[in-house]
Amino acid sequence: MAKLSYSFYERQDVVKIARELIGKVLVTNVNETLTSGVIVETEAYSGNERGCHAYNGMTERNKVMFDVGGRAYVYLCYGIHQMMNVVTNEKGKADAVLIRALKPLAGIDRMLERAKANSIKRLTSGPGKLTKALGIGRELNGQSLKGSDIWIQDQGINITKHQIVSSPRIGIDYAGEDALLPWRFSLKGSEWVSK
DNA sequence: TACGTGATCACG
DNA sequence: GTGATCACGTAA
Repeated sequence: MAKLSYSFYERQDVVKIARELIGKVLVTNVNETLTSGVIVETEAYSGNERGCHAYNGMTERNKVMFDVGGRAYVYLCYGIHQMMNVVTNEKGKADAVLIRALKPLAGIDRMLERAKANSIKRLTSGPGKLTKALGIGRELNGQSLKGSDIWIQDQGINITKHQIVSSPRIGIDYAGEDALLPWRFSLKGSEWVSK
């Protein structure tokens, strides 16, 4: 299966990309171990709305979001959890898609080990948990998604629009009315989504 | 519902 | 330098 191309990520419509990422496979190859999962939940963030880290301009943390699409934006949240985002749009346009939940696919034993868990149920059902299971840390911040450490590939399964549910994004009450935007997408009926 | 946890950011 | 804040997760 081929890695998604830069032309996929460089498009302008981050909301559309967030929807299209449902059903794709996120793969990491860290410490010579391949782990992956099917993306079942995402959220779109755009530089010109209050929910986005880049709303107030470029900083040391968010500068990767301003780069060209097709890179990983990984940051630490609440001092504990690493969050994995996909940078989209052209250089200078700070858009990104947060990966919120996966259905475990390859390297499940290693994922359980990393998360110190003994069941795959809820192993990757949240943005902070899936990064732990896949070994994603801030050392991957800024990495190309066409490289050999982390990428997204198509599994050849077509997800139709009516299989996807949209709702407001989680945990961004500070964003005022932008918190109401229905920019969270998930696979309908999936047992692998967060909470 | 409460709080751990530490980098980050907007102030001086 | 400093202090408030935070795109979560878990326990209770």
